[in-house]
Amino acid sequence: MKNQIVSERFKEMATMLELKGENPFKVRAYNKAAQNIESISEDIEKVAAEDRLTSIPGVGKDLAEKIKSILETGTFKEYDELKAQIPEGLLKIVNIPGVGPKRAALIHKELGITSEEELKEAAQKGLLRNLPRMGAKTEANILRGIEIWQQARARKPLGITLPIAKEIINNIKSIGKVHTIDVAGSIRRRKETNKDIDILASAEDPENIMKGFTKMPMVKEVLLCGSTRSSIIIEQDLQVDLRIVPDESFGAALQYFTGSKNHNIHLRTIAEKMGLKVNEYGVFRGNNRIAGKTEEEVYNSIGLPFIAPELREDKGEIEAAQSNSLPELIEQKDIKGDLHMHTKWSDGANTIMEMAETARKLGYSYIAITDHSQSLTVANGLTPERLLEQIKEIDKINEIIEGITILKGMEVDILSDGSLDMPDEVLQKLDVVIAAIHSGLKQPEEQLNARILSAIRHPLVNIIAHPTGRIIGERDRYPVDLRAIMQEAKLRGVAIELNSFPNRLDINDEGCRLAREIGVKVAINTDSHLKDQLINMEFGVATARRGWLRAGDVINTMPLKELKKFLYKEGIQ
DNA sequence: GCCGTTTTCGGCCCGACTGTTTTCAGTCG
Repeated sequence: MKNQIVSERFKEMATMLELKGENPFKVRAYNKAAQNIESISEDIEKVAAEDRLTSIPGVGKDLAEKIKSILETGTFKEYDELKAQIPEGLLKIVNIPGVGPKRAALIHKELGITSEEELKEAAQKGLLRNLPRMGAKTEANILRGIEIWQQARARKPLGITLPIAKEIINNIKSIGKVHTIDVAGSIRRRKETNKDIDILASAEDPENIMKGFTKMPMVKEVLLCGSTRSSIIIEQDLQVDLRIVPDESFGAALQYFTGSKNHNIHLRTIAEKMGLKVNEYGVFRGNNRIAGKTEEEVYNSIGLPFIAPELREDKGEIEAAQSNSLPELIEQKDIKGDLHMHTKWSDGANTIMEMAETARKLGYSYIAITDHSQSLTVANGLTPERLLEQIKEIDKINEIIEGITILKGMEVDILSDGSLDMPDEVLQKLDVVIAAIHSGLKQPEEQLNARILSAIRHPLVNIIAHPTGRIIGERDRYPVDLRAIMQEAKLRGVAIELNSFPNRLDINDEGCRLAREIGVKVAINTDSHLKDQLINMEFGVATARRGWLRAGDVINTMPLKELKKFLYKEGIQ
């Protein structure tokens, strides 16, 4: 997959054009294309080979040619030309908070600075304050910007940011009378990683709330503090923005600050054609506010139904809203069980009983116990003999436990030759067989594909676990052909897992859209190793929603009876 | 550089905050 490489080139191109003071819309064109190329689930080389590059939104004739050039040579002419003119270090300093293209260019021109280190040194020596329209404060801000940038280079997973956001909202509520408060930004859209935390509120006494907000115990630094907007850095090195707006504008502001940027641009373009203006205070016809108190109002006022935040990426949701064909998205309450979890029998921390009781409290009617198989020695994987013992124990627990059914399962390894790490006659005694790759991750694409495909064709396999193997911020996905895997899985009555572990989310949102397109069923599982991780289902459901999935696309929304029909492959040859 | 229910040219979202300035440029989201 060279999607990332193409995307990087275009992003860098955009930055260089910005530094040259080029047409900002050209800059945006490159950035938008980069973003879309990064997020499509298909291999860009395949799209190029099939001459479908211009079907990617934001890619026209010109960029299509440039993509081909990147795929063949790793670069393209205009990129090389600009690259030759612009010092490498300049590209780095332009990303530092407080330094934009104008200042980067000025700093470079006047002081000859070409790197982050040189900039830091110059700021420490007080050389920046003498430049036009810059002073001691700007200089200090840039110095601070370098620090922030070094710390926060990595986006943080939703599994970290969402709980913090919830905690901060509770804190703010305790400061004074808050009318309405909600998280906005990429967290509200449930994007898998977030750069910062955006919170929006309306309140009795905004000044007081703002003051309290900047004085919370977790605050490490106050970046700015106004009556409508404040920004802080918290202990976890995350930036948190709080905005306070009037009640009558809350919906408009929530819509605006939830984004995404591309979704909002598209929305405003539609509004403009209707003679309306949309900003964070409302929807206006001339000076008349015609909507703004709720998000529903805002969408309705421009002729659209409410669009769920998870869909707001300008990837077809606005068109779907216009034609009244938005999907009825899956919700947490649709989930009837969790089909992937571990216990003390392998590398989990809790007993079968503890897992079952926690799941029952979550309102589930079934779970599957799916410990590892023997080849995964590091995880204390089960031999056939131990699995048979575990089966007996589950039978016993099922007899005494009430209100929940425990399905017998295993997360069985797909070995290097594509065979399963457990004899068929033992697997046959199980209700759920999950097949997964945990070894030989460095094998070439063809071999990995072949292993997974052969597991899918095994008549006893029900689910393929974490199909791409990526771990956010640690390990790239392995180069498997997700489309081919899904097509085969659909044919064989096998489900594809959406692993809800916050640093996995595998398949991801784009994978979900592909699954929906192909029509393969998805299993949203937590892969819990502790009973406390069962609540991670929230992240899987959120990702499924971002991937346009409905309850009917997901097997663990089925009642047990129906699920069993799926697991026993009734009607599949 | 893209794009089209104002279509092949001329648009492309818009306001807050800061720091510098004496009316606004730069950055950010």
